[in-house]
Amino acid sequence: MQSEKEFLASYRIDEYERPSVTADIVALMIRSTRSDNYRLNSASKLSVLLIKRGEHPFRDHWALPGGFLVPGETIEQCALRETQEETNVRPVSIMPVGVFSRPGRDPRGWIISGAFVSIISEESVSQRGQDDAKDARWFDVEFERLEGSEYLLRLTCGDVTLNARLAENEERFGRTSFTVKESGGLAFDHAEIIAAALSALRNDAKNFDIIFDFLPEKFTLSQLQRVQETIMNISVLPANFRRKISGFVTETDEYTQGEGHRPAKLYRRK
Amino acid sequence: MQSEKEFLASYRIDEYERPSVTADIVALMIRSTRSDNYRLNSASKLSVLLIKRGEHPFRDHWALPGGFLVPGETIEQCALRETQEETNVRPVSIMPVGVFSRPGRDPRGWIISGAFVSIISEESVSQRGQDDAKDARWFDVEFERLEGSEYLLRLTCGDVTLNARLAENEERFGRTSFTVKESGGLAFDHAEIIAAALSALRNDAKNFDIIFDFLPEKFTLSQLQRVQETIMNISVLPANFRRKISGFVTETDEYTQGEGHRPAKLYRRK
DNA sequence: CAAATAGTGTCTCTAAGACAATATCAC
DNA sequence: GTGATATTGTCTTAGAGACACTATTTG
Repeated sequence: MQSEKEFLASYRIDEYERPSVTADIVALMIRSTRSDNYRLNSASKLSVLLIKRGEHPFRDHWALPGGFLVPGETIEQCALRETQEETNVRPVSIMPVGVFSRPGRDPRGWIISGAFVSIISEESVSQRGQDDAKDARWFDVEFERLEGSEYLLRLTCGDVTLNARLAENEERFGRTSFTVKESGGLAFDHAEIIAAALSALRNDAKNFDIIFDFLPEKFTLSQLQRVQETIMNISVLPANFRRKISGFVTETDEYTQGEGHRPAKLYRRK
Repeated sequence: MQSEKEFLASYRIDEYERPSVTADIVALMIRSTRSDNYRLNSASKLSVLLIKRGEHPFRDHWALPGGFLVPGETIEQCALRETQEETNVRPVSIMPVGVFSRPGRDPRGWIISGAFVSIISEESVSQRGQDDAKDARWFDVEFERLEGSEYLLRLTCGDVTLNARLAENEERFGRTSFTVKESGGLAFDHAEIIAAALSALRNDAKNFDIIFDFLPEKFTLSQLQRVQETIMNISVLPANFRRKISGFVTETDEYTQGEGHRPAKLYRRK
């Protein structure tokens, strides 16, 4: 009878064919867009980081940042590493979206991807700036339901607009999965991944699970409300938002200044 | 300049080292345990399917069913296939739990696992019966929080009891991740996977997302209530449960019979 | 009839949404 | 003062939990 040591010594893992494994990152940020009216609070837009591919396949198409899992790291570490390489920022939090493994999703061969949402605060991006050598751009995100069970994902950056159309597959466990009808110029199945990520994000924003991670440590309740509204694509009355969020935050002694209207107290996550 | 075709022809995917990928299955069933009192409704217990390993590593330890991802299938298909191979039952639904990729989790080498919960109705198992050649057994599940942030996972089958202790890592996005303190005789990191699966299950049972899948097509509201209570380890008043669930079910014309008490109307999932 | 579950009605309390009213700043 | 946001309070309504009560079956 074989001992465990002998077994492992003779075990040949290469008997089975193996896939390559990547982590793909849906790096999201909420950008404020200042208006010309000094009194108005800045509006917000959800942005996603895309990279223009310089290589085949999908050369010159836009793709999510990501990279191969290497030995000795977890897939979460890989996602963090890739995010950091692309943005120079260590994200506040990363959230798993799912495993994408449909055969043929990558023309290079058998490649499956673990997808993550990386949430990045605008503050940190402007501090660190990103490596401009790469053709990486933040795209404004619009994601809305059309007639039937179709969705439109529109990504805009300057004069570049990517219009992807997706069909909703099923909604279970609070997550929705999609099928790409038209990629709109996005590489691989990345439209599908982004749609799944946004759907997961909306689901978790309901319980304030992630909205804090888009903001710096101290924030006003209006900022927080705007983050939630931007993600969920809804609007709520400030009075009611305050009450709902009150259990999740603690006051500080500090206030905003010079906003052209009544100063707001800064809060911290509880 | 290379064309895409040329690029793909010369692309060599084996340049990078690749992990083996498995799907591990937390197959769950709710078993009714009839009592001696003919009047009493049967109680329920949550059970998980474990397999006694006949091979190194972890020979004679209990492990989750699972197997290697093969080319041409998605990881969900792999999970379905493995469940069916082990139980003879095609599960009503499978729910992703997460990717487990900690280096060293498998002594055979670099193996990462996508874990799924497969929900199986007792009815289907008793109909099809499972292949008894394999040493596969359904273990009763107890999972409870102890002092501090420690959890006890106790799996029982006849006179075999596996006691695993885990520490809660973090609770985010409605899911909790765990670290194994004591495996209690479970192979690999499977105690961690089972704990994560149960935590995910409890989270989704809140919105009645999965409780139907444990039952046959037609069921009484008491059965449904017992399923939720078994999963969540709570108890609610029948009157209130009925009201909460009323929007999710539709009546049939049928009733139970011969239960030693008032017959119950059968319902269907809406 | 007794034991057990099935099913209904009602009270209270909490939380969410709508909305009115007041507070405070920069200009 | 004006225009904007910040902040508080109150009314109404929907839903959850507690509990009392009725209905229906089998042995």
